[in-house]
Amino acid sequence: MPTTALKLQTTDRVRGIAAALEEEIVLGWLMPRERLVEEDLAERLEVKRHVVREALAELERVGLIERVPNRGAFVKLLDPTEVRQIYSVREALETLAAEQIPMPAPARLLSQLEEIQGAHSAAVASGDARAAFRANMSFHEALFAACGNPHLVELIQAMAQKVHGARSITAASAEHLALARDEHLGMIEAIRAGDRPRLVALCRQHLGPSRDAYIAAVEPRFARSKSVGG
Amino acid sequence: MPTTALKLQTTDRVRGIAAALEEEIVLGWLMPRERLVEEDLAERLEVKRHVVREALAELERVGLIERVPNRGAFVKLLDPTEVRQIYSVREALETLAAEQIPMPAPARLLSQLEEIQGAHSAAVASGDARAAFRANMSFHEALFAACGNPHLVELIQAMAQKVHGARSITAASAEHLALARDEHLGMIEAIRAGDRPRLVALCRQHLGPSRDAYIAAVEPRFARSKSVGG
DNA sequence: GTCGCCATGATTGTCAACAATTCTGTTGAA
DNA sequence: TTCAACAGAATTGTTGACAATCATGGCGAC
Repeated sequence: MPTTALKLQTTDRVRGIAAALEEEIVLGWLMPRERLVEEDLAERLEVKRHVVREALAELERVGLIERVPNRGAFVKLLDPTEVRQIYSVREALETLAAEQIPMPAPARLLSQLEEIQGAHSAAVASGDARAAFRANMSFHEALFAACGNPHLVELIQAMAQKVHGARSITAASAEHLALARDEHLGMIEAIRAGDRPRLVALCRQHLGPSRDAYIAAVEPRFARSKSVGG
Repeated sequence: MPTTALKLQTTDRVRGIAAALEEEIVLGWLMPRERLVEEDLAERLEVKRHVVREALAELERVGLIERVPNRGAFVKLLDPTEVRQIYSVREALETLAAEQIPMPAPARLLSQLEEIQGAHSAAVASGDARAAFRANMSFHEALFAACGNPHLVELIQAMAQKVHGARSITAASAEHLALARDEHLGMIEAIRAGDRPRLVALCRQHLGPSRDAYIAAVEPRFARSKSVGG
């Protein structure tokens, strides 16, 4: 039996590797267009190549990377049009979910959100981007799970995942993290006050910054490449 | 070089196998709870086991089958609660898409839908369940693609896929197929007339029958198993 | 007669070697 | 100098064998 990690089931290991790669993409360690070489990843993540292979297949299905036959996998570079479309769908889905959250909300939900947000705020304060990312994910999952429809939640998460590749810009930015924290706190307050319109408005607002930051950063590059002929 | 089929890229082959299995599930050849043995499938579909493995992973992701480690894959049996939740999300998504279809619709769209519906009607008339299923898929894809947001379309298709396992009841029923045909024709008419409310209403209506048929067929079984203790 | 334990078989999970493909750098000629 | 062809390296795709795991059925103990 290994000392540090106990043996996981294969499916879980694949999920774990996929999640690890996803984090590296979100945090900007793996940049768009960067090539993902199976054997290198296998060595770095201390796992066999075929496990990496499966993880890459999963990330491809999710839409975070692209794979071309016999040429390998690349972190997908999202073009602004795509990002806009995805965010438009996210807005619809998250609004839909927010409108179904029971009001007044059960005390259980509030305390759960507060606990998660405590972790998030701490991560933001200490500048731990990875911890902030994870806490952020937990927050949204817990929030939307309250809508009562797990399949809707799944969709929301899937769409969020799709633009993870576009989040490296904001994921490590102190200002954006602080803004996200404040908006989370606002959502908790809105739920506590039973103010659904405010909650919905906050959810919608919450999506804007990372979308706009990415588009602002990438749009000119795309506009140029399009006119030049890429 | 093989005589019948030329060599495909691996990714396409996986997709093909997954699609084939999906059809078999929809058409009721593979029943819920039925076990899917990798080696058997590999032999039957004339591919190597590891291709089947990837296809199963894809179907698991989509939600059509379940896999438990070291025990294999099973066709997922959807419980009525789940089906209701999925259909509720489908209704929201398809309504959203239908509301974004440009009106008046381009002539291109109408002729495309009419062509597809021609194939669908023919399949219904001749009782070819498989062809009807395929034409039905095409129809909805073409219809919702007109909303202009490919990511929304993808979501709609994903949710439709999730309940494919619940469709074997209606997929081969002459009455249901005829009803679907008539509703499709109604949608085309609504689009031609530029009558958006009618189109939206028809889309919503269109979801009902297969959901209700499945729930009616399965609900008592679940109610019993729940009270007995499953 | 029933319960629990172990041997056996069926199936999934893991692996490393091999084959096929694409990329890179070099050479030689126009 | 530029271009094309070629050889070699790097990387992905494929395969069959092997190991680990779980269900099944028989055997003995109580």
